Amino acid sequence: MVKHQVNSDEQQVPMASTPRVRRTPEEARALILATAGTRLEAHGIRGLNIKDVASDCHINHGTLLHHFGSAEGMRNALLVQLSEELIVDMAAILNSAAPPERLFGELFRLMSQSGQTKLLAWRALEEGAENTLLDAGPSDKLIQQIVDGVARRLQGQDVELARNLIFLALSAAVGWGICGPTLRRSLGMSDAQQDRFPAWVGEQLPKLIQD
Amino acid sequence: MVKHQVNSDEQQVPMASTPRVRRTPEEARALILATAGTRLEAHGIRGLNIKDVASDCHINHGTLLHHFGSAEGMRNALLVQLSEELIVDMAAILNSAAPPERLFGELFRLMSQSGQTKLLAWRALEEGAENTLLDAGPSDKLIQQIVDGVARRLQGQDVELARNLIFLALSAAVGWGICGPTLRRSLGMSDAQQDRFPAWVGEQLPKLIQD
DNA sequence: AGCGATATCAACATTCTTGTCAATAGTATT
DNA sequence: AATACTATTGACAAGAATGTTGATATCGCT
Repeated sequence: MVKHQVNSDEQQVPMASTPRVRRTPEEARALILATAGTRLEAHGIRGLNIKDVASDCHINHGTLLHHFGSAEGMRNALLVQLSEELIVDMAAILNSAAPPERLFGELFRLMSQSGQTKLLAWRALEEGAENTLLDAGPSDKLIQQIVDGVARRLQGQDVELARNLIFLALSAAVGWGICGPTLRRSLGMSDAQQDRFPAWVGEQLPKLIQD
Repeated sequence: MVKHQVNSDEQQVPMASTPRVRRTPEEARALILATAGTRLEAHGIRGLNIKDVASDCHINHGTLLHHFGSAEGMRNALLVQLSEELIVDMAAILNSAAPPERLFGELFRLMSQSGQTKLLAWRALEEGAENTLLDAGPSDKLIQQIVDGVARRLQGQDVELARNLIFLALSAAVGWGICGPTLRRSLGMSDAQQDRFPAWVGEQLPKLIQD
C-alpha cells in the first residue's frame, strides 16, 4: 500500500484545490435520481444507500442529504419519479389503438419491469404487515390510470370482473418482475418461453372477459 | 427508572446468578426459527435481525450465532423450514380430491400467504439482478411438487400451457402476497372482494385450459 | 461426586449507514 | 468589485447490525 508521498515540492502546492461543480438544485436532484435509478437496476435495493449513490455521482453524500433531507427522502423522490415515468408510458399504451391482447401484454411487461414496482414491494416487505401506508401518492394515481383506461376499453362490461382482472394482472406483474427469473429456473422454463410470457398473459386474460 | 438497589444485604449475594436454560441444539434451533417466523409475520423482513430475534427468545444473540453461524445462516435455515412446511401443506392440497377450481384457489392462497414467498422475494430485491442463485434448494423441490401435482390433475393436456398457467398462478401469488393490501386500497376494492380473490383466481384459471 | 463437553452469556470490536456541522467556494445581485 | 446566498465539502458523531472472545454454568457420563 502506497502512502501519501509527501515531498518538499508537493508541500508547496496546497492540494490543487479540488474544483467544485455547482449545480442548480433541480440539476443536482435530477442527477442523483438518475444515478439512483441506475443503481436500483444494477444492484437491487441495497444499491440505494446514500454513500454509494453519492459516490457514483462524484459528489459528497452530505450534498445528497442537503437536497433530499434524508436517505428515505431520496428513495421517496425516486419512487415519485419512477411512478411518473410509469404513468407516462402507461398512458401511451392505454391511449394507443392496439388490440386488447396487446394492451394487456404491454401493461404487464411495463409493470413487471418497472423499478417503481420493486420499490413498492420492498417497502411492503421491509415494514411489517401493519404499516402499508403509501399515502395516496403517485401510485394511486397510477392505478387509477389503469382502471380508467381498461374500463374505457371494455365499454360497459362487468366492472367487478374488470377490477378482478386488473388485480390479477397487477399481482402477476409484481410477482413476475421480482421472482420471475427464480421461478423460471425452478420450473425448468426456457429463456425463450419466459420472454413470450407477457405476450401469453396478454392473450389469455382477455379470454376471461368474454366468458 | 429504578437503578440496581445495592444495599448491604444484597452485596453479600453476588447477583442472584441468572439461571441459565440449557437446551439441546435441536430445541434451540427450533425455538429460534419459530420466533423468527413469528417476527417475519409481525414486523416484516427487518424483524429478522439476530438481536431482536434473540431478544424475543430471551437468549443472547451470541447464542443464536453459535447455532446458525451467521445471521444469513439463520435466514437460510428459516427459508428451508418455511419451504418444508409449505411443501407439506401443498402436498395435502394436491393429493386431495378437491375439484380443480378449489385446487388452484387453495394453492394460490397458500403460496401468497407464505413467509417463504416473502423471503425469496426479499432476496431477489436486495441482491441485484445478477445474483439469483438460490442454489436449487427446497424451493425447487417445492415448485417441482406443484408441477407434478398439477400435471397429474391435468392428465395429457398441453404441458406448455400447464406450465404457463402455473407460472402465472405463482407470479400472481407472489405479487398478491406482497403488494395485495396496497393494490387493494389503490383499486378501491373492498375487503370482502379481496378475500374472495383467491377463490376467484381458482375459478378463472382452469377456464384457460379448456380453451 | 468428579469431569469433560458445550450451550450460554457478557462485553467488546468491526463494519456499514445515516446524519450533523462548520468551513469553503461558486453564482448572482447590487 | 463587494456582498449575500447557498451548493458543496470533509471530518466527525451516532446508531444499528454483525461478529468475536473468554469465562461460566449446565448437562451427560463415568
